[in-house]
Amino acid sequence: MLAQLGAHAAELFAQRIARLDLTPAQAGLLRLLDREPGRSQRQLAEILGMPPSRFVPFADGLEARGLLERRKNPSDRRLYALFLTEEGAELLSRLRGEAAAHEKQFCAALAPSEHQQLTALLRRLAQQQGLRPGIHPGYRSMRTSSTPTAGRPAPDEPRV
Amino acid sequence: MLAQLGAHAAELFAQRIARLDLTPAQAGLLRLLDREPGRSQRQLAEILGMPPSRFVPFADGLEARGLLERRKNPSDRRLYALFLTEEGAELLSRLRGEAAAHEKQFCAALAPSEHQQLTALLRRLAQQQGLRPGIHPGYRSMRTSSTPTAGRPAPDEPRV
DNA sequence: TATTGTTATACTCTATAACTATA
DNA sequence: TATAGTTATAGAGTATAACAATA
Repeated sequence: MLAQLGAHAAELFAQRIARLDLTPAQAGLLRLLDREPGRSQRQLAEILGMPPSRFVPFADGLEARGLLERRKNPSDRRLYALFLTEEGAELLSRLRGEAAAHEKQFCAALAPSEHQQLTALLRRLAQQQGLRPGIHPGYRSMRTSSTPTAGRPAPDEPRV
Repeated sequence: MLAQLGAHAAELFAQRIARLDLTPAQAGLLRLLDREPGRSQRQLAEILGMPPSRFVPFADGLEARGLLERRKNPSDRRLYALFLTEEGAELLSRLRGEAAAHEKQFCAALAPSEHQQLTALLRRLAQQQGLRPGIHPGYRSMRTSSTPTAGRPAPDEPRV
């Protein structure tokens, strides 16, 4: 049930941030760049659990939109250091607003005290499982572009 | 966090049932056949949210292993009715044992009363979200064969 | 020689759409 | 003509491995 709910919450969140033209993976990278600015692409790719060859076009898309910036490291010119641009930081702030709204809506059935209870229980589980506070679900196989792959079959398919 | 934990739980569960040579999607179909025996392939595919063309080889694999059975409907010979075989029912029972063990291990950090609390809260959320008690995370894009796609990079990649 | 970023290739997987049999 | 099951094909997406530049 936890897995089912988690997948459902992730799906709703993906729909919500699609209005910002972002995928969950892109949102994760923005957050990561905010927490750990100046990392190399290699490091970021490893943190996200994706091969470097996939990270390159992934970052390309966000760079082309002016959300992140590649700066050459002068002491080791093989390395790029990645940073959020001002525009990227702005989008991240809007993203956080959406995340808060998402959580509020998703937990609307719970009283505030229950919401706190749930959060505390989940946090304990996450700690025991050794999960980092950052978000690392399954970035190894997550959509890195928001292109709907041409005619998609409507977001709300009959599922019974 | 819920999404992250859910994905993690699903991953651990997938590793666990890989010992039974089952993927989460296959496990879901076995459970579904147990709850709703005799449905047509079309119906099952729709319930799982996958296109019929994908369902066919998906069911083929389980049929070849003798876990499910296709029976022709005599009144409408276009239709198949799918049932668990005895062997399939046996495997499902072992699967349920694994699921229980998985939940126990995953929630080991919680006292029994907390475990109950968590379950109750999640159930409330699931009801409000209109999720069916059956398991429907994201079968539309889930591994339907347990072939590891040749050399996989080790199940526990560095993820930081 | 080792490492970073990048590109190319080969491969897997998927959905769309055709096809056959039955209604 | 419409529907169930099946198969074929074309396209997207991925990882592996090669590559150039720098250390």
